[in-house]
Amino acid sequence: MQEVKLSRREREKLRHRRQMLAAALDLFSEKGFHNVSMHEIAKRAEFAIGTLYKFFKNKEDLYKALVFEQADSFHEALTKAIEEADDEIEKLRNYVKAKGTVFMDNVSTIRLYFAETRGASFNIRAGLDNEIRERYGRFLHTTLASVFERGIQRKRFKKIAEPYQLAIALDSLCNAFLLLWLEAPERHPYPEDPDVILNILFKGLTEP
Amino acid sequence: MQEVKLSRREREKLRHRRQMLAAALDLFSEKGFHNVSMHEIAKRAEFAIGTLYKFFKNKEDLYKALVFEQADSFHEALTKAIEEADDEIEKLRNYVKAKGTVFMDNVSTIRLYFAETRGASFNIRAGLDNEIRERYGRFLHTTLASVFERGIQRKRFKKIAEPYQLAIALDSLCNAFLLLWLEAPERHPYPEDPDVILNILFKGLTEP
Amino acid sequence: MQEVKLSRREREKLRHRRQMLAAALDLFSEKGFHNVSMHEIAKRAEFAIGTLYKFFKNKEDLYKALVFEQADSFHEALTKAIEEADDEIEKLRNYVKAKGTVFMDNVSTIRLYFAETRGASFNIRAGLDNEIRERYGRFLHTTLASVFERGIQRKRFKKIAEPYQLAIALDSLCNAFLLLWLEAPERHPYPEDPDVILNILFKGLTEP
Amino acid sequence: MQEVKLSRREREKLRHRRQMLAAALDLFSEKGFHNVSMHEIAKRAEFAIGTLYKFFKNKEDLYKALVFEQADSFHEALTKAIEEADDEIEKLRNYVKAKGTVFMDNVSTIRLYFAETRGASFNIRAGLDNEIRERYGRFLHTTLASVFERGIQRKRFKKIAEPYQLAIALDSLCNAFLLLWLEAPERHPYPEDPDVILNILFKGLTEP
DNA sequence: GATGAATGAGTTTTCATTCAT
DNA sequence: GATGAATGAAAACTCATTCAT
Repeated sequence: MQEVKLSRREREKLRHRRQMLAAALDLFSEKGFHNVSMHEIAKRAEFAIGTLYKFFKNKEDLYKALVFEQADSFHEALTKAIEEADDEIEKLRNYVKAKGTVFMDNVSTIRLYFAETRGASFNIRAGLDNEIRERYGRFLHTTLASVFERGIQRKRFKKIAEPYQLAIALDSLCNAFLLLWLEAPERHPYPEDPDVILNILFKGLTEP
Repeated sequence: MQEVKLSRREREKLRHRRQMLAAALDLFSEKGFHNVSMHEIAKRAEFAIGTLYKFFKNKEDLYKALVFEQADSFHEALTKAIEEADDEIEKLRNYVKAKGTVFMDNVSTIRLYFAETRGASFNIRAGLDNEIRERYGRFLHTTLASVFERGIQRKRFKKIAEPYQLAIALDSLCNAFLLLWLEAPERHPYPEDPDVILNILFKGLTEP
Repeated sequence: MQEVKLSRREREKLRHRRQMLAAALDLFSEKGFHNVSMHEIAKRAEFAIGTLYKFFKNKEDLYKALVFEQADSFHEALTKAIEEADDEIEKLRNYVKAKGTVFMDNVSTIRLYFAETRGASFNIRAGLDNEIRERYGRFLHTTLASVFERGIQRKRFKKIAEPYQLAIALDSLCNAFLLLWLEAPERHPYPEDPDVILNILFKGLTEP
Repeated sequence: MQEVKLSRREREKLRHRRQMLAAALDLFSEKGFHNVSMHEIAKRAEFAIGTLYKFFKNKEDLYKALVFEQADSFHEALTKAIEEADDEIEKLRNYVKAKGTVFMDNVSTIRLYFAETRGASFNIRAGLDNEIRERYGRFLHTTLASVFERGIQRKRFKKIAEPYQLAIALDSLCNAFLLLWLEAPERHPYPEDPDVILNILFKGLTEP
């Protein structure tokens, strides 16, 4: 964002930080937060343990940095996807596609959310650190829900449920498809055509 | 299941086992698997640590016993709900209701799936120990999906997606609502009327 | 004190505790609190590190147990010495003798107070954990000072200073002699005859 | 001492050195040698860690520089106090006063000797790094003890103990009063009139 | 001379697990 | 079967010190 000139020292520092985060992401997503030691991360990043602690004051801190940075970039991508179209239906299509892209391009991050779980979680929104969860909740509540809201106002959509509920529904639908893909990518490819997913919402199952 | 006569000894043993599992469930759901020590569980259950190890050969084992027993009972309840009705729509209504009941009556268990998570999980099906997950997958694939399949055959449902996809969709919809409830029970009550959820599938958002 | 019957288990436990404290005392007095690791203590006591932590919840705790137990026994010995005589002068003689005995019999403990010091300390009363110091302060203030007070009332002593000041003075006099002894036991033996020390107080330096 | 002309460079260097020592003194006296890190000292002195190491080759070295410089100045002040008077009694009075001044004006330094102590120390002379202690021992043995010796020779003092013992006695008496002051300055002010302390030596407690 | 990033040995502490009684 | 003392590997974290710039 800021177009600041950084000294070589500072640029190097930033690079090192990124290397550490990358190593941590790898390991966390592979084995889960509790099953990775700081020594392991340091080793994988090819730094001494003390250096790791110079960058992140403790393990928690490192984890948070990781999650927040990833969450920010996801958030941005999804918001942009919605904003890039005018038409409500097009916005939703963009959203479904962007969600797939972001998810599939960042499997490590995604796995990071799972790996630790001993047992399941129920939905993308559960289990996240509260702040992240809330942030995502607000995103659904505002950005995504308002697409449905405007669509209903403009009579493009029938009001079969509250806008927020529709947002939640669409999101969890995408997640469901993505998890199928995660388990068996070839057997359950994430649909190229967003309408495969959207039609579940758009078309009525039961009647005209 | 088996209506075997148990000796007093055996009945006591079973009671002790249950006490230990109950203590473990409490603690795990409160703090997550990794943040609970075997000593803690033993203490809460009012047994010596050695006794705990007489019943469960290690922590993993204890955890699995817990999860499998809970999963079995959930599974049974959901299957029964579907089997109890004849009509497909009624089956789905029963499913939505049963899912709510089971979830809300077993918050500890539910939380057990989350508590550990450092980071999110995306869906009830992810993050579960593989076996549990697979089992639940098979359940969706067979029991629930076949409701949709038969409905489509009998022209009660339009084929807006594959039966399995519809099963996944309905399930993730329920989960989404349940997670809202978990976060803020009064603000987001799980709908008494299952049609609030089902209509999102049943009615078309866009057209006749 | 308590004449409780202890089970063999309990007796063993107590013995182990004493062994650990003894090892710790040795090491602390040799090298100072900060220069001794818990592993070292465990090793010297021939227990595993975990066992050490079962007995003392952390290093601080271990140190305190050590200091308090030693302080208690010192305190008791000094009090008893004073109470054992009737005559004020005899009480003081007993005190000077007991102080020497206790000090010389517990050089480790004494050194424990020094070893850590990087730099000096000024007096037996300084540097002690506050509670210990206060306790010793009260002892001087009450038990020892009251010997002087009664002596003055009964005209055995001239009131050349406040009783408390005299108590402090006598105590620091003993300490001074004991430290000389500690440095070079043969060159500066602690006087057998307590009057060598007491006379510095008793007899006037300057005039009749 | 040496009245050498120093270049600006050298003067600056000396000033930096003093700043570092001052920061270290502050911190050590506050928290004790072992609880202060070199980074902390560098930060407080507003220098980089590397610069600190340019001045002092290690932590020990820094500590010693600190202690020796302080000790020298104390030593000098006390010696001067004694030399400034002719009369033996006056010399002792000066000593008692100077000791109080030096102590009370340099509480940080004093505390430096205590702060680290886990446990007590018995006397100003114990616990000091050996060299310092010896130096102070020599001072008591020569400078202060010789005042008593001459006093005895010149029949101003009765020989109630060896000169060295008297020196030790007076010193430890002063220390005792100073420690009372350190604990509770208002409750136990260090006597303005040195005779309050000296009389404990001068006047006989028991008889003419 | 000044800087501060990097190092890694060493410290405290936890906890799953074993086993003699 | 029940007990709980003992174990020790392994984790998180600190800090004195070095050295390239």
